[in-house]
Amino acid sequence: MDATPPSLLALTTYLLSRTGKTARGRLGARLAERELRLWHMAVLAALADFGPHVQRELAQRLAIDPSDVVKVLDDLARAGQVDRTRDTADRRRILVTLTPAGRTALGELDAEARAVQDELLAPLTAGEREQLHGLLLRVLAGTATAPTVTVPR
Amino acid sequence: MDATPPSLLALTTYLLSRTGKTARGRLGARLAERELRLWHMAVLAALADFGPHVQRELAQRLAIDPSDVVKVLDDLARAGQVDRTRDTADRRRILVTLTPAGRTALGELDAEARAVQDELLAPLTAGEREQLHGLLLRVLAGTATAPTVTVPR
DNA sequence: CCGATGTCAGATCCACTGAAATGA
DNA sequence: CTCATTTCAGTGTATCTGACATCG
Repeated sequence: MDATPPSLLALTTYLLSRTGKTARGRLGARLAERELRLWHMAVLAALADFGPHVQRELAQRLAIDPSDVVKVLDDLARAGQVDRTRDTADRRRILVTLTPAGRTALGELDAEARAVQDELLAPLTAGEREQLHGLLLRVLAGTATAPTVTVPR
Repeated sequence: MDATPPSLLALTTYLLSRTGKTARGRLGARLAERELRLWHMAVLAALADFGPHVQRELAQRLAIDPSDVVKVLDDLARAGQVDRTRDTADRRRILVTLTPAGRTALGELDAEARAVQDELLAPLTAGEREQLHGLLLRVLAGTATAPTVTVPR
């Protein structure tokens, strides 16, 4: 009585959407225990990988609205995981840098993410997980350039 | 400047979440042109695949809140895509059946979903798409039985 | 131009009502 | 037969989130 309709299971679109949702949900639940959300982790990751950013760059890189970056940074700054310092060259700009505490936190979040991943991908062998990862990477790479189907109105 | 942080791309969890979100978003945009949302399609699919349902069964099958089923059915009934008839044996229950118009509509929605799919999976060969589909199916099957990490409090 | 504040719409969730069935 | 309990559809609401719009 609780089986999913086969005509939905036949759609890869549906499977992506559905598994993505549970992935998001489970990781989100773990992060919530630390009073964080997914965007916090994304911002920390961007800073760790690419060094200090101006806020606008963060927004662009993560495809998130600039106004929402503000709130995320507010939280992270309050937790001492990022520093907001005026750029000495261009004093309009605010440089966001990762603190050591932030780097530590990111490491823990990453471990959480991997734990969720092991749980979620349990049905797959190691080789299959790599396969899946590679396929998804290519799909994601395609979305960047894909025609954005902007609907009129 | 708009490259995604590698430490996120290394997480299959992230890729799933991200690609799932765009899949959901694109299909949602198409359905919106028809004044429908994803749940409408899911309900139609359930009725097409399994025949008439009592509303409560629909809620259980689709893992959706019963009160939200009501709203979805209101829309579908107004569009003449489902019929609601009271069960003569148990007058509390309402049997929901798919109308021919509903079946036609579902076919069109399915075509939309496949169009989105072709667009999204464009980077992959036909064989790879099948691979991806199979892997996702198994992951999804695992989530049903997976330990629900219910957090205390 | 950039950062910040506030507002809006959509989705999910939860509590509640009234009708109808069930069982003591 | 009556009364309490349960189940169902439906309503309304609280909350949270992401997207936007406007201000400094």
